[in-house]
Amino acid sequence: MVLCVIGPTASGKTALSVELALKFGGEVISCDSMQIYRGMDIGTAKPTAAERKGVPHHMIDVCDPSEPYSAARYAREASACADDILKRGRLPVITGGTGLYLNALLYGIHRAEGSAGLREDIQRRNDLHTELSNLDPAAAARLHPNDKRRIVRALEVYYSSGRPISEHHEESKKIPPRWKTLIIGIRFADRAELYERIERRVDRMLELGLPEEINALLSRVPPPCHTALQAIGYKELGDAEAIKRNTRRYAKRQMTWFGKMPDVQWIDFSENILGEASKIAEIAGLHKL
RNA sequence: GCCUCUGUAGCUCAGUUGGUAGAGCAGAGGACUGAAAAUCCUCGUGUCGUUGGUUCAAUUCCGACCGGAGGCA
Repeated sequence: MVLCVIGPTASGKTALSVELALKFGGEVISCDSMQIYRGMDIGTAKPTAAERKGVPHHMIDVCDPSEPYSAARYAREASACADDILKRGRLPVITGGTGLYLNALLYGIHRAEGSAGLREDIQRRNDLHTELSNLDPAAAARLHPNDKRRIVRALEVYYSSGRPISEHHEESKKIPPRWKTLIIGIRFADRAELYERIERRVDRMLELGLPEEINALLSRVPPPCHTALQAIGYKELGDAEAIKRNTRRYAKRQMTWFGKMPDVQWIDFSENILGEASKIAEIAGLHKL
């Protein structure tokens, strides 16, 4: 059995995960596409040593900001972590913020390597949607003509694997879930409350030295836009209002994604989410230490 | 006190040669299978400052009044 805590950014899932890990003998696996990167601590709200309370954390600081990362690589590495934790008789507690990564980890993802060179080549062409319609009508039908990112990806997969991406997707749907999973979701009855938490958190980040962290990052990673530099909190270059706005929108997208996940045990945010979450965990068969 | 400009969606402003109005931003909803904190899609009724007048019809023209900005005294 694997435990998973999901919720929008600033919902308190990190703290809840640590408490649940302490209670049920677990270790935390971060599922966050930006906490992956070393040197991005304040802006990604990585838990500090004190906040981790001695609980081992995995999948944080595993990649340099100059390197690319991917959902598939995440699924590979994080599932190895989870298996190892289980082998040692402990409970993996996955803290989910990045929906795509979480799906990849829990339900599997297709295997179709891309190639950066090929991608650049494709990006330079025109009428990509038409091109895809001819090669992979099923994929083209699902993608909006303006969604260049996904169209390029689909073409890239087609040319490098010799098969349409829609076939890869069909196959990956048949992959059985890796583990029996209990998913606990934090939601907000009052959206304004979440937004207030976001505001406060961004203000705190700026006080803690986010601008200095950004400068250090930029001087170390030259900006031919790497994934890491797309992170909210960094790309706005210290504009507090912009950071807050982007974070709110991000939180909304997370809520949309998580909202359609199946089998989530939802709890409303309150002072007592730990109590409620623990109750749910025990009912599901987990045992306190 | 006088003169000029101005008052239209939460904000910044278009516009209607008189037939009750539309962009950007903000906001809301959704999609998402190897870049995902990314990328993409959809959504605009508001006493057109208030009040009289002209008119079949006024947010649009005219007057008064009330806000705001600037200028002259």
